[in-house]
Amino acid sequence: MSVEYLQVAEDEGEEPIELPTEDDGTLLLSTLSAQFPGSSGLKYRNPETKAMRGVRLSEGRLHPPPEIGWGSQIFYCVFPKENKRKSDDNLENSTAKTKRMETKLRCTDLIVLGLPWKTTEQNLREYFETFGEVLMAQVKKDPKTGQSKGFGFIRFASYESQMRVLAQRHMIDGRWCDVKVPNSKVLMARI
DNA sequence: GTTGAGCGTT
Repeated sequence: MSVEYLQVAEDEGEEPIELPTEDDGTLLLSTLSAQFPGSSGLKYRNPETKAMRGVRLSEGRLHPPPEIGWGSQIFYCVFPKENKRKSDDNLENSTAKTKRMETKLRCTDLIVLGLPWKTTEQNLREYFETFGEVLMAQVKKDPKTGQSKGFGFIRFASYESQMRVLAQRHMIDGRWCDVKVPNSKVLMARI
């Protein structure tokens, strides 16, 4: 059997990368984020209306547009809003803003709620590495049985990754999980 | 071998 590919670029004008689809014709979100860390979906330009169209995402799988399929056209990554401000970031020079960044840019441990019982620390790390360098990943377990308690903690090297992760929900091993700043760190993080 | 809101033995 032959694997089908579709062309994906980070944005218009960028070099596309060919990504393999699954047997059912869908593209796994994990395949997408492996090449484009933090990407949360796909869009493409409708040749008729010139407008951008979103690609359907369901259960971690991106579905080809019903009318045209993946075809040979180029699809573009969609990022959670924070990420889309490349130009803004170059404009900051005020000391006030810099000062504020210093206090906000510190990474904290993040709690991951709702993990499947089967998810291991290895799985957790692999999932979140698509967002950036992971310094720590742990799954809380029963010390005697080793059974997962269904939640864990992660820590990123960069605050940018942390913000992207906090901005969306996460499909991990088939379950939607929430990432939050843990209560024990909330006071510290909000100062 | 089960469960599904929550808050981390070191």
